[in-house]
Amino acid sequence: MPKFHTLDKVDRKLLNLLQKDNQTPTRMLADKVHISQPTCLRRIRDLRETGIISADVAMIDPFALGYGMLAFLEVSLTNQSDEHMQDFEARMAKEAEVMQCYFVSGDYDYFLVVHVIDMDAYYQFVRRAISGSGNVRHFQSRFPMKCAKFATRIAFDEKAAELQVRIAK
Amino acid sequence: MPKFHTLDKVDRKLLNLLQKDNQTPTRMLADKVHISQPTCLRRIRDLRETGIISADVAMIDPFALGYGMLAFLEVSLTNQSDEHMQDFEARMAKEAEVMQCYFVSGDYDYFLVVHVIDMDAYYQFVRRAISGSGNVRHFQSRFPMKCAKFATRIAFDEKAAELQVRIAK
DNA sequence: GCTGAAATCACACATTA
DNA sequence: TAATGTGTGATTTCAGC
Repeated sequence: MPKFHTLDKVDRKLLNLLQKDNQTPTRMLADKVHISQPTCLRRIRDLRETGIISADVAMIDPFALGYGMLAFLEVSLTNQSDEHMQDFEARMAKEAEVMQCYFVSGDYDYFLVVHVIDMDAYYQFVRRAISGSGNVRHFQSRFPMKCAKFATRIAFDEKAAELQVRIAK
Repeated sequence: MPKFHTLDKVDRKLLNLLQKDNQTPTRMLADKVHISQPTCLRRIRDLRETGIISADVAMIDPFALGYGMLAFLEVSLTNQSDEHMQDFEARMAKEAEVMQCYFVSGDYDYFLVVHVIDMDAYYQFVRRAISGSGNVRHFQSRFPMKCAKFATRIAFDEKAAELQVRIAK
C-alpha cells in the first residue's frame, strides 16, 4: 500500500533553501519560513526519512581540483545479450572516471559522462576501459566546450498550494 | 600569482566522507581520520574557503517526487552567431526543466539534460522552448531507459601521498 | 591539540485547530 | 488526534591558548 507525503508551501520553501545550503542552522531556516525551530527541524527530519531528501553532501568543484576535462562517450555493444549488458554496466560502475552511465534509446546503447584530468588521461581511459574491453562495436566522444547550465537542484513552486508525493516508507 | 593547497591523505579521506554525508559531527569525522576534533573542523573550513568544497547541499531524489522522466536533447541552431548562441544559452538557463546544458563538439551544437514529470510534460516543453523558439534548425531526443551509474562524488585515492591543487583564493 | 564559552540541536510537554 | 509552539538539557561548534 503506497504511502503519501504532502508537500505544503513550507516544505517546498525548505527544500529550495536546503538545496542551496544544508549547513544553515535550523533556527535561521525557521525564521525564513515563519515557523518555530523545533517544527522546522521535525519537518526536515521527515523529508530525510521519507527519502525526499536522499542525501546531504558536500559538492566538490572538479575543475578546482584539476579535473578540467569532461567528455560525453557514446558506446554501442557488439553483443547485446542481457548478460553482456550487465557485464558492461558493472564494469563502468567500477570506473572512478565514469560519473554517469545510461542505457539509452537511439542509435547507440550507452551514454557516459566521463571526468578526467586531461586529454591524455581520457585517451588512456578509453583504450583501457572501452576499446580494449572486447564487447564494444563502436564508440564516439563528444567534448563539452562550455557548460551553459548545471543545476543540481529542483526548483519548487512556492506559490502552489499542495503537492502529493508518493514515498517509499 | 596562483596559490596552491596541498591535499594530504587526511584531506582526501575527509573529502570522500563529506561527499557521502556532510551532516556528520566533526567529532565523529575526526575519530575516523585519527585527528582531533578542532583540527578536523579547521581542515573542513579550509576546504570550504579555498573553494575545493564548492557547496554543501541537500540532494533531492527526482524520482521520489514524480519527476520520473529524464531526457537527453540534442539541438542544432540555425544561426550560430555569438549573439544567437548567447540568447539560446540564456533562455535554457532560465528553464526549470533544463538541468544541464552544454555547448558540445560534434554534429549538433547543444546537449541538454531535461527533467520532467512525464512524456506529455516533455512534449509541452519541447514545443514551447525548443521547436517554437525560432532559431532551432534540428533537434533530437534520446531517452535513458536505465541509469547504470550516477556519481555525484569524485573518488579520491586515499593511499597516494600528496596532491597539489591550484586554488582561487 | 586542549579547554571552555556560545550556539545549536533535540527532546518532553502544553497548546491549538 | 495530529501537528505546532515553548522551555530546557545535551551536543556541537569554534575561538583562544
